[in-house]
Amino acid sequence: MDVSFAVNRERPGFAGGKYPADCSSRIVLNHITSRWGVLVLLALERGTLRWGELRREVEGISEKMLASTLKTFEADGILHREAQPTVPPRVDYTLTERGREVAMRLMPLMDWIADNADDIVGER
Amino acid sequence: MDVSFAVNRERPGFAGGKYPADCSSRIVLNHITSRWGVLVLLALERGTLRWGELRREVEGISEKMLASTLKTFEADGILHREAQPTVPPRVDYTLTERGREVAMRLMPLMDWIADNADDIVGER
DNA sequence: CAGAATCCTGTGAGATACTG
DNA sequence: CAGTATCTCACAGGATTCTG
Repeated sequence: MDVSFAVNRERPGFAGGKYPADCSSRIVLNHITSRWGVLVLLALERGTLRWGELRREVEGISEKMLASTLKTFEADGILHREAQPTVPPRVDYTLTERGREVAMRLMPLMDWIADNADDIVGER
Repeated sequence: MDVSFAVNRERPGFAGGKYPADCSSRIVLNHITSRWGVLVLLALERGTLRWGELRREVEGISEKMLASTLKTFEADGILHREAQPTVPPRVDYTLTERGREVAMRLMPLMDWIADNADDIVGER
């Protein structure tokens, strides 16, 4: 595990360590860290998925929240929605380049959580 | 092995790409991505802070939510609380090693958000 | 199949006041 | 200074029904 780069690093992001209440960063952060945001992102990171596949993949999500999460990410340019005009309809969701950038930065965190969650919760 | 659904499941995290609804990973994920979790973690990543400093640093957080967020992280072993028995009281909050591991994995994401948030929100 | 429209609820979260 | 203790409520989120 590489620790070297994080120590005493001058952080330019977030205006040098401040977190203004009404900045666009907070908005985007809230989109990504919304209840289902991370899970949807991670599911799509492995490739295109249809609506129904997403519902099954992101266990527990309601249709309403799936729709809402997908819409937010589409508006943010994080994922691309492609509807085929067939009957029955088929809709594919794919991460955009921007979405892949986010997902990529999410994965080290998710892997760490997967590795440590049992310890953390179990301790209690 | 089930070939039909085993497309390219090689991600080790999250038990091979599934996200069980009631797993400890979800719990820890929710703690970290709670409304104020990321911001508190990031504030403490630069070093120990006192209660009052945290309140000012994490702009907009209420006392109730600060207390609640800190308690959750302390119970998770993500931060350490040290109270001096002085008058007036002084309490320091510091990330544990575990907390530093989380914060470290959060920073690439936060830096990306800081760099791209204006584009994302502005587009709309 | 992929949603939209409704209705409803729990609780995350804010405001205020108080205290060791 | 560093917190509790209440009160309150908006809204995120769920359940159900309907449809092109």
